[in-house]
Amino acid sequence: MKRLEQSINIFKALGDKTRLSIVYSIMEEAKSVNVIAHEVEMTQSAISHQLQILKYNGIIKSERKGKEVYYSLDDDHIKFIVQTVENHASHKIDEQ
Amino acid sequence: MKRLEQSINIFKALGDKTRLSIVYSIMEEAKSVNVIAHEVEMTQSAISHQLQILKYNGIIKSERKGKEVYYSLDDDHIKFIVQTVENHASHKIDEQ
DNA sequence: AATATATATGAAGATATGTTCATATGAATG
DNA sequence: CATTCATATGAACATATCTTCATATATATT
Repeated sequence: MKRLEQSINIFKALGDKTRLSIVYSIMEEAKSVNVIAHEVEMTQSAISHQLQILKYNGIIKSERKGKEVYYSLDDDHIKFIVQTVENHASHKIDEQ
Repeated sequence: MKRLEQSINIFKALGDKTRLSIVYSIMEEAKSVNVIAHEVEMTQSAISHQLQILKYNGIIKSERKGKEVYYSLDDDHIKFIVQTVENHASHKIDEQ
């Protein structure tokens, strides 16, 4: 896969309300699917579908612990990317 | 608009092949619509539509010079964001 | 082994998004 | 002021995306 396409996939993966909310939810600590679903206020199924997309695109990773599967950010780059965009968003809002 | 939504809009705006190609095309210098369309190899109409989306979301700005309209990045944050994601994409590719 | 709990997944429907086509608008020039 | 060049825009179509619903899979417990 080309780097442009890889970048597009990262932007696309984070450019959705449910998925970006998931990322914020697990930014500091790994959480199980049901916990995420409760925090983000979406159904378990919807969250699970979006978790697969995030995982497939290298944004998050998963680890099973007994009955539960814990999801967390794939690495700290993701956190940095999200925070960088958030900073820019803040600037734009403050300009108004 | 909330900051989460503003962030989503930035990610969404950059998560498209045509739009991210446009951003790369005008990363170093402002360019007219036709020049961009030629470089990105898309029709003038398609490019113009996507330029409006990028502008509406605060990614780029425009300046008319005679008959032509020149587009450039809104500010250096955008370049930094794109490069940060590109770096992460590179890491992921190199891991494989 | 049967049951309960947690998560994943396929299909379908609804909505969003991107491109094309035709045409409109705006600016320069003869 | 009519024409040309550059850009913008609306409508329509095709495709992509997201959620829901039903159900499958996986693990733990009794």
